[in-house]
Amino acid sequence: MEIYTVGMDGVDKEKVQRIVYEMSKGSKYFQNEEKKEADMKQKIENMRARYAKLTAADISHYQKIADKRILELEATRDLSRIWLHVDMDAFYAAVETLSNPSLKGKPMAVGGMSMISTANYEARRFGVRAAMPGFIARRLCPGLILVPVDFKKYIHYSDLTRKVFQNYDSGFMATSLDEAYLDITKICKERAITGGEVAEELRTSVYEETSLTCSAGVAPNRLLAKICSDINKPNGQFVLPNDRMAVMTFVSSLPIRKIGGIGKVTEHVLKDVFGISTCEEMLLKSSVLFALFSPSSAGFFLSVGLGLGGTNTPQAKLRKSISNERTFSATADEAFFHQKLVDLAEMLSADMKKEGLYGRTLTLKLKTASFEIRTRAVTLQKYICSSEDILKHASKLLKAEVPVSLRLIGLRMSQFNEDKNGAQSDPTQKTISNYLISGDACGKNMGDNLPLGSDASDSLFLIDTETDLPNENQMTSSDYAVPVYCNQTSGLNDGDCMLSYDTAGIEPCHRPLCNESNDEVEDANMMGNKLKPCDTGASHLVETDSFSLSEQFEGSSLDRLKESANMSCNEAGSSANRKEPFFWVNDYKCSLCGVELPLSFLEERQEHSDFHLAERLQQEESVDLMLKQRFIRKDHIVSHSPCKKKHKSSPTGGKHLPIDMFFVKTSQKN
DNA sequence: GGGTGGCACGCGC
DNA sequence: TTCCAGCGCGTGCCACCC
Repeated sequence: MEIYTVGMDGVDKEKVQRIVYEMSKGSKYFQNEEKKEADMKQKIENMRARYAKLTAADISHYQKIADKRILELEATRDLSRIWLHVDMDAFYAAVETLSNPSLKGKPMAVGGMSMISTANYEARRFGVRAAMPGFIARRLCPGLILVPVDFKKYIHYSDLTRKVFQNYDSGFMATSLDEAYLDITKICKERAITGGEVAEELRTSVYEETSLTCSAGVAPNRLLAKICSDINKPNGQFVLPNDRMAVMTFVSSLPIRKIGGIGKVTEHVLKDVFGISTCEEMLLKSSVLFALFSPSSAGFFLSVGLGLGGTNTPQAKLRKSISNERTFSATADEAFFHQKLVDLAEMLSADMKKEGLYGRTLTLKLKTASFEIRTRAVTLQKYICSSEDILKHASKLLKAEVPVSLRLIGLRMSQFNEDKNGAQSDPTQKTISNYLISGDACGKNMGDNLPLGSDASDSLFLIDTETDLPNENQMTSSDYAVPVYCNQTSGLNDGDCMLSYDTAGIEPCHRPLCNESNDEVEDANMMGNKLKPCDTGASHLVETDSFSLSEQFEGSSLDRLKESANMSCNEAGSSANRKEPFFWVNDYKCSLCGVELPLSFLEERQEHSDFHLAERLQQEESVDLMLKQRFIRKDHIVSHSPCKKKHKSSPTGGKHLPIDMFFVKTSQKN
């Protein structure tokens, strides 16, 4: 989403602030905000005290460290790439206006009385913005029309935009429904056109496809491209040339708050303690930043001052946690809490099952009636995913907190089996995806104690050494995972695609469902190795004695993965004796049983494919043992792509099987 | 005393 | 009338172990 101040030019900010203050003051929310502010002031004071204690010798010492780091960072500057950040204008609101043209020109917001997701530009003129409660928005703008959120619509339009993005960068990174990064270096070169021309053309194409406008930023890296896309919003673009001087001039006066990762607290600390307001001042105060922040935080600040940002296509990471939380009217009713826990445990369990996840750390999140956030966690010996197990442990955690008046309960699961390269503490537990990608299903590793999980899952995406093969030095196990913001929306027949969802359940992602149907690959893709959508460059700061900060652009080598996926299809197709393929005929009819499920029935389709998969696994289990003995032949294991993280117990020395080996074995098995 | 993992919390959107 | 979300990740403290 665009920064909420966009479109608020001309707003009577004083009036807005006064109204928001009048409506909030005295409330528990307001009291909690005051408390948070007091905490922040205390932290600022602590930082000031530490700053005051620095001697000239300290400063001199840290200046040397900072100077060295600046040189190192400067050496990493890459001006060879052209990145484009595209951001749809007031996306949800614009989509709602498309489906209901009578809203055009009227102040409206998407959301409810408790919270607004997006406001159109007419509403923004009244000071209405995203993340504002609807009741305050109504006070600011009495004629405000509130439209409930309808994600299906937004997903549909998001998908249309992504088909356009695909034409410019097959490996584009979607960071949310309405934002994406594209590496347009190649297309600029191939067509001998400028980044600005690409942006212009892309925006026109998006409009033609969707009737929606978007804004774009073009720059040598993603951090700058995102800032640029915000400059001429709405329906505009800004190009920052790939030139060091241009970059340095651009960042010299750039307010630090514009940087992804520098939020309200960091901004205050940097301003109030060090007088840093612009990115350039980061460089001027580099010694104190190194003296008082952690090396990673200080390094980040310096990179910001130098206008550096991500230039490579980031590699995919596996999801780290999954959670559900619900807000309700504050209550101390323990029976109500229990029912909430039951609901949340079921939701969490269902989400985990969809993704084939087992976790061992369960975190209970509570928000008290006074808006205080508490988290309580437990790490278990076993990996769990059933709602019963989750509920059992969540109840124990909650029991230690009552009596308490709460307004929110949440459950989060982390420490997944995949995190340990598939080393499960309880090997009797299997996810379907683990089953598929482990030796149990593919015929490899059986009887050789190779852990379940990543090794085999990686093999699904390994590609031949003669292509752009990920190697030991480049990739870790997680790098092989299929990116959730996958871009394979266009160029595929509907019948060849299947929708799946990202971690939040809102990121659609077409995956190729090969005509020859490598169903194992498809289903494994669907249920395992799902990723979070790439963060928008947000970094996180935690202040204790020091801050720390790190850039966390995440993404994937989509091109490579796509090639890999395509190759999987081909390999699968060439394998003899394959089982009957599973796919959606004409995009709505199951090829196996004929049940009709339209594309929009996403969850139902997911469950349906799970059903067929489970059915198949059941059949296969009966012959599993025989197959294990038949297909484990160590002399067949040839490593084409060693993995960075080696499994000591693996007879392959932690090396992955090449993808063709995987399919050969699978086909033999059948 | 150093290394490691668990936990609580900050942060961004 | 309504009265401030939901989700995910990173960081660092601290207890525990060797």
